[in-house]
Amino acid sequence: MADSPIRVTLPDGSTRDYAGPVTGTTIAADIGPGLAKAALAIRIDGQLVDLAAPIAADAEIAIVTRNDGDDEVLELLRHDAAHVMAEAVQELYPDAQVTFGPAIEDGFYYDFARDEPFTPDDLEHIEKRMHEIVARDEAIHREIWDRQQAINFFKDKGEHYKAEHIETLPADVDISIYRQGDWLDLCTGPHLPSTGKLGKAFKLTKLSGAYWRGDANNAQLQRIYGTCWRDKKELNAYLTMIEEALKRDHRRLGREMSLFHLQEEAAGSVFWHPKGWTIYRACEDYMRRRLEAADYHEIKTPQLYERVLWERSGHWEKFRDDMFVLADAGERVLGLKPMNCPGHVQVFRQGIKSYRDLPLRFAEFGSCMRNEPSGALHGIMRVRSFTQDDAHIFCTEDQIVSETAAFCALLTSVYRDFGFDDVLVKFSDRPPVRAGDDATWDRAETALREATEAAGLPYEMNPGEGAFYGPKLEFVLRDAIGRQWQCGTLQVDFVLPERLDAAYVAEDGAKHRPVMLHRAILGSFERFIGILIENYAGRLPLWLAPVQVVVATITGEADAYAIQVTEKCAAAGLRVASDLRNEKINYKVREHSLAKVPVMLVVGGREAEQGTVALRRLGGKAQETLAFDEAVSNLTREAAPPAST
RNA sequence: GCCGCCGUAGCUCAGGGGUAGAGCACACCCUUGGUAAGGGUGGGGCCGUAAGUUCGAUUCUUACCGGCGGCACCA
Repeated sequence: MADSPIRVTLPDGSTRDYAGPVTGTTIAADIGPGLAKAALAIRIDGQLVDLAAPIAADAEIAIVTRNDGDDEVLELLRHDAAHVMAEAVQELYPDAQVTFGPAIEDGFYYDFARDEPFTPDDLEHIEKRMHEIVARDEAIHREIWDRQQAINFFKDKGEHYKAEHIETLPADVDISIYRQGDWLDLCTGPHLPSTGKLGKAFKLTKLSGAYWRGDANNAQLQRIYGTCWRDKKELNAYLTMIEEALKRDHRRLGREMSLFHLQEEAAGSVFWHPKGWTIYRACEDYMRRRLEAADYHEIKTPQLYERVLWERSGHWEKFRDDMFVLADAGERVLGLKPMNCPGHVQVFRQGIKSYRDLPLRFAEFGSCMRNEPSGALHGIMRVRSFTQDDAHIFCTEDQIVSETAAFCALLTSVYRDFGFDDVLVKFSDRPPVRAGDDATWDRAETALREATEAAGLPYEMNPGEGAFYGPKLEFVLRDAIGRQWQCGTLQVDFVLPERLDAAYVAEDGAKHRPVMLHRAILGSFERFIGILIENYAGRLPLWLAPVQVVVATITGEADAYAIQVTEKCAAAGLRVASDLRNEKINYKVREHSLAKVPVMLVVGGREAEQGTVALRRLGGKAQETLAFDEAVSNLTREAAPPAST
């Protein structure tokens, strides 16, 4: 049977005809030796596959080279880097078993099973061997194996994880094996034509533990992370970016700007210093204003509750291990609150509530304690005692939609005031372990979905990630360097009002259960302030800056005048400090710049004489000379927090 | 919690079986200087905690505590 002719269409619209099945390798060679050399893979009807994959029918194709801008090329390179790393590891450490090794954002990793731990020195050896494997330019081939043959092969080799993996693959998938040199791995591909095409722009970055199949009950593997790019320039840009991110680390800035500290006797709790606490209060004051304007009622509920309450709410069963529990002098067992909702229900339950009271919104800057696992602690971002900008909205089922829409509007407006314009919403539906029956979950999920759509925010699904009592929305913001932070949340809860017996009298005169909406915008103040610090690299906007203005003198002659200016600023409500030290102005400018003070008012003999100030902005080169009254009133206006009028 | 690494002055870090060093910061003195480091002098450490090995431990071993990077967790 003769092959039927094949026509391929190139991205520029031109076509090429072949007598029979053909591969990207051939086509690239036909087009030119330069392309043949640069070709990494081929896109056939939009799908990225091996260059050597047969084209058996007419198709639109594109030969893919490393300079094609799209992310799939990077993914291809990174996945290959993972394979080259695995080959290097197994050459150097034959006792290491391979498991999984995917491309990830910015790089790749590979998980190995090996009794002996890898050391940082090992990374250097592995990286060196990787470069050798690239230099060997081993051809990479794809093979389809018989399933049982593959299982036996890997078992014989002592590669138990691979064998187990194949056994769990669906029966209808091809068992594709990629071979490079003497090494091979089970993989779906696609891959480069040879290891030489990987290039040199990769680097192994870190070593860590990881569980087999991501489950903490399974064996722990050793993961090696690396980064990989198209070329050295991109690699260096990435490494520079990492250094920059390190510089804006809130833990470092918190110390340098003396905002807060942490110490081991209080692991997981923050010691706020005056400057840090000023930021905190600015956030809290702002939130209080926003909540009041949105018809929330602020309350304060206890820290300690008896065990029975946690049993009734369901927290005892699910979160007891993560709670701080203590015994009082008698028989009672008390738990420090890990969340505020049971307390809010107690407030709701006082007196008889009518449908006319709904929606009733209780807000609390609630201090919570959770015994987070030691490995989870991270600066002030993940701590054991923290304060949520928490609120619970008690409403009817009919009110879910309007309350959700109002909340979404409030949240986006708050984020914008803090400088975050980019918000992503994730919709998390029922988790495998949950309270409440399926019919209730159906109702809650339907209501929330409707509400989300009504709010008009784009959202994506996050299946199985809901809270144990209800579905939730998670609000993710994007910071100045593109990182995503989940801060806000809105959770629909039909369960807790039932468990804690919250009720209102409806129009029909009968008692009904309210729905509870749990919601937070910032999440926790501690974490949110950490995010703010990193987002702004410490250079907070004027309204949040702990010290907004420093009045610095050039000579001692200006001291009296500087004090006058400082007092005027303070009287206008600005957070101001004066620097009358016997230091040169260069020194003062440098020091306050490093302290990230947004505005300096420099005064010398001239200014004192003329009643002016030289206003200098953080990071700015020029100064502006203004009458000091004018400077103060301008700054006062500029420093006003959003929504403060 | 798990794996790996780390813990020396306020900070960043060097050192190394015989009880320690640098830079910055700090204090004092000189300098009154016009927008990112003026000069000099000086003080400062139970080398994370506890046990073990040793004539002797900050250095080697072990355990614990804490930190860092991940993993797992995140109501």
